[in-house]
Amino acid sequence: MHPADAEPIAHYADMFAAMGTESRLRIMQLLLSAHPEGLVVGEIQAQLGLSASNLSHHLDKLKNEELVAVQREGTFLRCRANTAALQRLLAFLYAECCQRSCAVSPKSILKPAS
Amino acid sequence: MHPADAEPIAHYADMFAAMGTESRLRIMQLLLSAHPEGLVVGEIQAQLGLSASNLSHHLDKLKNEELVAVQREGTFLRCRANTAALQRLLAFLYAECCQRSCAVSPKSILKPAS
DNA sequence: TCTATGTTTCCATAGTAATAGAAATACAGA
DNA sequence: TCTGTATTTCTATTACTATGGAAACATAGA
Repeated sequence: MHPADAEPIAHYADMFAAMGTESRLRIMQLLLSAHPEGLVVGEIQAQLGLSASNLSHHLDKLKNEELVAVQREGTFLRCRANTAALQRLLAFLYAECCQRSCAVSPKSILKPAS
Repeated sequence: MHPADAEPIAHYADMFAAMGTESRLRIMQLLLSAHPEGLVVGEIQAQLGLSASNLSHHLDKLKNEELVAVQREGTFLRCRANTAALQRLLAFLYAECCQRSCAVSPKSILKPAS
């Protein structure tokens, strides 16, 4: 779907959209906390209390944007945050805010917001 | 709508959602490039080729999430990127990826992605 | 006050997203 | 092969989002 995107800005927008829901942002947060082991689908479901099918759709979206990678482990499916994609997204945002313009000072992002 | 949000994760999700569209991400990019002067609505419209009403709706969403601030200048409305909000968002993402977990190395976001 | 210009609001529509119950599929173990 | 558990896919529903034309509103200037 996004094979070496010729128009990357749309791809970044899709990544933001993928994290633009409380459920999915919590999934990412959970997977980052559990990184690099990750969590199996059932563990995520237990933590967040989503229905199985709803969670499956959310994971689908995150997989499509390559924010989450999934690997089978017997009858379980283990999910991990894709750190390379997150790094690209963070680098994009950093570049836009701190490099292209000097709108945000690099040091300020190290602090837990004022 | 977001008065000192008691449950901040939902607020961050809303901010990501606000940037989760190519049109709106381009608007932010444009405003960051023009920072701190910003641009008036008509200039944004000319650059992006959106219909006036569509642009107005997008700006509304960005204003709601406090990513854009608007100020009247005669018959024009000048829009600026809200750097404080962007800083908070970037800090949140940085904290999740580089501090809470060590999923992404801080240095790697300085580079234009591999 | 009238006019011109910039911008929003109203209205409508097509498309997409979030949600969930039930059925189907995948795998492990007996 | 049968059974149980994990997860997805199917089907459906409700809600939201992106979009734009037309009308309304705001401001400046004549």
